[in-house]
Amino acid sequence: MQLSRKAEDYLEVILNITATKGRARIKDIARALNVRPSSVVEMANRLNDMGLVEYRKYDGISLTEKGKTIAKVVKDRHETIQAFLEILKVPPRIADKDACIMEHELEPETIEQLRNFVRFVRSAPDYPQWLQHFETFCKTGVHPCSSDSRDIALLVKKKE
Amino acid sequence: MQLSRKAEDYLEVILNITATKGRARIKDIARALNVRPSSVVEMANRLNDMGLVEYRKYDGISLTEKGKTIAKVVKDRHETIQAFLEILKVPPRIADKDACIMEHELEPETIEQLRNFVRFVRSAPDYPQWLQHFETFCKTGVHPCSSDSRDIALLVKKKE
DNA sequence: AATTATTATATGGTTAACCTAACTTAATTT
DNA sequence: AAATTAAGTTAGGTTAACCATATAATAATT
Repeated sequence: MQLSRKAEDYLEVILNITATKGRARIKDIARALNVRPSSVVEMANRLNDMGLVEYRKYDGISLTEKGKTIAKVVKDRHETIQAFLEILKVPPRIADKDACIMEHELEPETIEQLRNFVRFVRSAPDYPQWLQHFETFCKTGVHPCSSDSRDIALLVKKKE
Repeated sequence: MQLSRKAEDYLEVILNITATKGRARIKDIARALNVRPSSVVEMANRLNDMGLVEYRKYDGISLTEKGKTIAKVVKDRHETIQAFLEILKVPPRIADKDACIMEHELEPETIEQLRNFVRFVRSAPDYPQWLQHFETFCKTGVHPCSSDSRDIALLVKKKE
């Protein structure tokens, strides 16, 4: 059965918190997800019943192996998407926020292509020229390889 | 106030249906969104109260100006995302499906960059070489510009 | 025009998420 | 150790979406 995006959000946050502390406390999860503690408790019980976390009253939450596996998949998707958006010059804050939205329901094929893209750019020997061109295009609206661009270059030359 | 993703889905579907027929019928909307007619009626009432559609009992639904404006924005985002994913070689079916997911909550900056990217690729005079390289990379896992790739090329040459 | 079939609506019920407010347990301070 | 503060829990309530089923209106067929 498919997990809801909210359930995935909780798992991911718990993974992040338990990476530093031993167990995730209700309050920390609540703050991270911008919900009230009572909502966290409710979800904690649900995830516990699903065997994804171990939740002990008054003693916080930890991931089971099953839960950790899922959380890592979600986190990995998040990182892929974020890296991807940053390559496209989306500001990091926004890339992070939007990765939270996209990390849940996209098809594996799509995620795979984003991952390919990130790897492709990273494996280039230098900062790719086409990305420089993309930046120019974002700023000026003109593709450096277009005839428009060459016309402009000619114009500038003439003036000199 | 922000519309829910579901409300946006309904508006977009109604826009698509009314593009061909005069008014959108309950049954058609239900089929398009994979829900029961009673669910459509419920949302129809809600959207009507918000002033986004004109819903007349037993006579289908049409968009108000306000609703049409929103629907067009969503549809435009959808098309941008779909075009974008297809550039990255995500199969059209899947690109369409995932565009439905992404079209709702992404930040304007992100959408804008996707749009820039699509325009960038489209305004290139020829099919961009870097995209050819990306395709190669997807198939082989090797970046054509990498030293690895040159090594391989050398090896092949030697064998001849 | 009457019957049948299709489409639409109303009603009542479910579920996932959330909330507030009251209460309980645990931790900290005096 | 008692009192105070902080954190966690429970209970009860809300909302957006959905559904099934029963009924009503419209359309199509005979």
